[in-house]
Amino acid sequence: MTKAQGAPRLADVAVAAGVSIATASRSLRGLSGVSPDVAARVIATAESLGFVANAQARTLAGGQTSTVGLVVHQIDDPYFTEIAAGVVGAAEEHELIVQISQSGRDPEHELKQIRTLAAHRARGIIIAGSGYTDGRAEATARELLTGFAGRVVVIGRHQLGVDALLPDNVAAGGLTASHLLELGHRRILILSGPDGLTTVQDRLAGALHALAADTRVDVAVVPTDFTGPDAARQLLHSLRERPDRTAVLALNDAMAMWACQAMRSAGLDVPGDVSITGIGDVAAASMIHPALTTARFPLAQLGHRALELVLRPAANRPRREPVAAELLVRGSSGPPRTWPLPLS
Amino acid sequence: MTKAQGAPRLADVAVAAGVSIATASRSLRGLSGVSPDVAARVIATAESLGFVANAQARTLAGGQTSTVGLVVHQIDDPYFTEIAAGVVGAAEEHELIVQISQSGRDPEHELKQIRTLAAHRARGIIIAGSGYTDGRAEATARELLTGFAGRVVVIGRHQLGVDALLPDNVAAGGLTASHLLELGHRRILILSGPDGLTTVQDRLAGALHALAADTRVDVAVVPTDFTGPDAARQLLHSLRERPDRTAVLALNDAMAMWACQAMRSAGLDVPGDVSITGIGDVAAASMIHPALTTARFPLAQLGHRALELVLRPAANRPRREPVAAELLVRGSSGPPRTWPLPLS
DNA sequence: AGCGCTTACGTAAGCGCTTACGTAACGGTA
DNA sequence: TACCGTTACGTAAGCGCTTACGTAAGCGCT
Repeated sequence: MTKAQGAPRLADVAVAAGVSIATASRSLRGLSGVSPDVAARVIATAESLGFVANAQARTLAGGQTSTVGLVVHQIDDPYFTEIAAGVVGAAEEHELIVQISQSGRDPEHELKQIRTLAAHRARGIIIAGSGYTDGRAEATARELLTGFAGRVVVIGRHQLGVDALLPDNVAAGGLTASHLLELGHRRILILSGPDGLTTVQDRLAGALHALAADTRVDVAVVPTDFTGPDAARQLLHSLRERPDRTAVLALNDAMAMWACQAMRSAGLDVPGDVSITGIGDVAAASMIHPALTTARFPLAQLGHRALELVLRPAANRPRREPVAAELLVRGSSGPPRTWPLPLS
Repeated sequence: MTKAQGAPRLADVAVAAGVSIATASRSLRGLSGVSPDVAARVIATAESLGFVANAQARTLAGGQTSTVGLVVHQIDDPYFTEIAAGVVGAAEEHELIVQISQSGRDPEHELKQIRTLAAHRARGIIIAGSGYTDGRAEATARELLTGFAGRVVVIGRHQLGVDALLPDNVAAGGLTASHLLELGHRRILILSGPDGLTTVQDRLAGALHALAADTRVDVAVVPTDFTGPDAARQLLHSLRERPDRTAVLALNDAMAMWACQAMRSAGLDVPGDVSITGIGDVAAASMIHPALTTARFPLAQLGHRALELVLRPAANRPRREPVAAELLVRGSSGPPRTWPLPLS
């Protein structure tokens, strides 16, 4: 034993197999230039010693990293969970391992996460959260990323000058809005989010634009923090002030689902008393009752594509791949009620 | 410029600040033995150069790794998502980054993931999936882990001889079973899972033991792959053969929720026609309608505790921290129906 | 002034790998 | 046989950090 304890090193394997560490390295990685029997011997020795190559050293010495970073706003938000599942699944196919971090929708915090990921010299970084309308944070991030050797892919509208998967948030907002319009709704409440997020901005713009098609439409935009609990709170509060609303257009599924739940607790029927729509189509959206009408994005596939994109060499110009939204009409939306809201 | 391109290195910072790399290193890490003004100068230079320390090199040189590995069965399973959220959240507090990988409930695959995590010299590894009853895989894993320098924590009953958080799965199964019994159900269908998983074994044992309290009870155990879609399929199929069932005890929430959904699609009422219970209390469980009666485990907190545990130095003997289950009676369970199942 | 102690640095030896380069042995060709 | 191209290795120079150790300067004390 060269070393009393600690994991066996390549040198230990080399000594045990009676070869140089160069030959050992080549054998273990299946490179040419080693006779088959020597290679086999080295591999057998390594196995018997329980040797596991130190990925850090390997990377430092010149190899590529085998990790990719993923930045999401919040992993327990099903929207990101499903994207993450797609990323991790695809990563597995490439023997890569995914490092996940949360930005908490805070540009500063996101910067810190990106910096950490960069410090780990990830092969690539996937930023799945929404972009920020605040140009300053994006500029800093952009600068940070230029010094980053790996590839970067964003999902959503960012100002980072990198490859992007662009969910058509404008269309998604438009689709649900038009749907409510067609059902006959005219007094609509929109559960929005922080206007610092491009996702919010785009979905809202799409919805408002679609609603502008009818001059009789009366829209109330209620800002929230983009999470379900806050949305439910805001909704109840807002409905008391404006009980004439017949439909709630939530800019994401989490808010829509909590809204359904809140309506039920308040003794209201969905869609009898109020129609509710979401955006995203997370898995749970079809499990609740009534099933949620929503504008679907193929979330897992989005993650999958992002990973593939991050592995592809950079193009001359940043790639921009649009991702279409698809309206799924389910149980949570129906014609507007003709009676006053029976709110206590 | 020492180097035409590539990220600036510590040496670059040192030169630019006019100090040795030792001083630079000490300054950047806030160690003592550096005069305040020199330290400040180094930090400023580093910032202006956009220097981000190479985590790989840092680790290799002697520092600790700043990553912990997390192995789950499937990240888009909300049970694991919530645990993962807990882990990631806690990790953030310690400036750690989490590497996630999926085992897909396959012992072999899990071994591979553990090996990879070990190769990355993670500070610690958290294994959140269920243990396997197959002793062979556990033995291999055990061996693998002994050669691992970091700490290991498992959530669930494993044979790995490491610190463990032990959700009381037996009690969880018992709680839901007793609940159904108290409601008056006697003909119960259990949606089980692969019996290779200790979690399944324990929950099932708990349920059966509780049900054995009443001799009139007639139990049908239906094996599934422990996922919702399969459970829904098996349930419908099974109900046709045994339409006398009045309650469905699912060994996890995902199956329970899909079961609710399946019942509704089949035109059945929950809990009017059939009562359904789950185990876990994932977030969505309270969002569906009727809200799911389930045995709760504090999932996010579980993840949080696991992370804290992995950071604590090893004890002489493996720690075993029990985690209690708590029955949450909600809308999905009620008294048994008195009419025949109106199944087409 | 001389002693020892502390403080603030610099020097250099690794950490465990990869890989460019060097070299010896071998086979085939002229 | 002399020469050259392969093949199969070994040697050693890093990769970008951390840190043990060495050293010079500054301080208070006798």
